[in-house]
Amino acid sequence: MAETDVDDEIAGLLRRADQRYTTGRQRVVATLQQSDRPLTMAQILAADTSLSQSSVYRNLTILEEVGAVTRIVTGDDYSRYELAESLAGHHHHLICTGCGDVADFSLADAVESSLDDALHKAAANAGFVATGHRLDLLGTCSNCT
Amino acid sequence: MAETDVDDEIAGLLRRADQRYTTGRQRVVATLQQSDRPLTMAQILAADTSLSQSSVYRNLTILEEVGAVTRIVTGDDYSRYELAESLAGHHHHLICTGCGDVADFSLADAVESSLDDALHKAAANAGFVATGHRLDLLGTCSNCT
DNA sequence: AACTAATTGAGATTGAGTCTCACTCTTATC
DNA sequence: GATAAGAGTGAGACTCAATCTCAATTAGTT
Repeated sequence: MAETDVDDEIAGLLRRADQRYTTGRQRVVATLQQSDRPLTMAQILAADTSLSQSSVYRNLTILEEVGAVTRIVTGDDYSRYELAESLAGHHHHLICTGCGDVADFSLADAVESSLDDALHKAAANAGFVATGHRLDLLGTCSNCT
Repeated sequence: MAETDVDDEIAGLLRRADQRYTTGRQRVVATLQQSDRPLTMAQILAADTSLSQSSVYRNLTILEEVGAVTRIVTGDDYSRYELAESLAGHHHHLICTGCGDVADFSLADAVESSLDDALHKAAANAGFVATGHRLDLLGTCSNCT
């Protein structure tokens, strides 16, 4: 999705929730958009020093509520944030157990859809209403080998 | 795996790491073993009131280091702990986005192995050495519907 | 039994994330 | 284009899961 389309889409998501697309929120979105991987709070603040921590946390929460941003919790000490799948496309995460870094990757459509089938069956079995899945590959990145 | 076998296995894992299988550690393991789902610290302490928080945290860390226990971070406020896959078998988690509860489930072997193939290829592409994967199904449990 | 080292537990500490509140910026109204 | 009403901001206080400290206890060794 082109950068301006993402912006329009997010503007709409916010408007529908009676929220404004303020400069601060645009800057957070732009920072996430310019990255090829999920970012920690420290990384967002470092990438745009005009932002203040409490506002970024607040705005990320709002952006998550309206479906524009996803929070990723990997198990190291920091949450990470990225644009939601509806904007960035469905993908998964490579998580380095050495340094905690996270990179994106995708699976072949065939694998993805057979997985989806299997998951829906499993969910139904357990009396769950499935809304999505989360697949992470754990390993060691080239820096940490 | 039978309960006593798991105990023996864990005793061996600890011994190899020059750690003792103390009564406190045995009680933590027993508590995890008696549950059909990962437990939070609060749940562990409630299930066995003879345990003290700081020791349980410390022992879970050691048990995780020797490969007997896995820590699960779902995104709600609490970490959860369960026996490692080598002891409890490979499985996945149903995570309720309403109440945060976590249940276990398994996939058909065929799905699991085609997934494994695809993941190893994706890892190689990214210069990652894959050590495992983590697949969670997100949804709403029957209590929260 | 005495010695040595590992483990325990109660409480102190840490720090990512949340909350507060006075101030600033938007938007709407006249 | 002033003014009022409400939304958003930012600096710092606060929360609480998780970690650390250290004196007391327990287990292994000679």
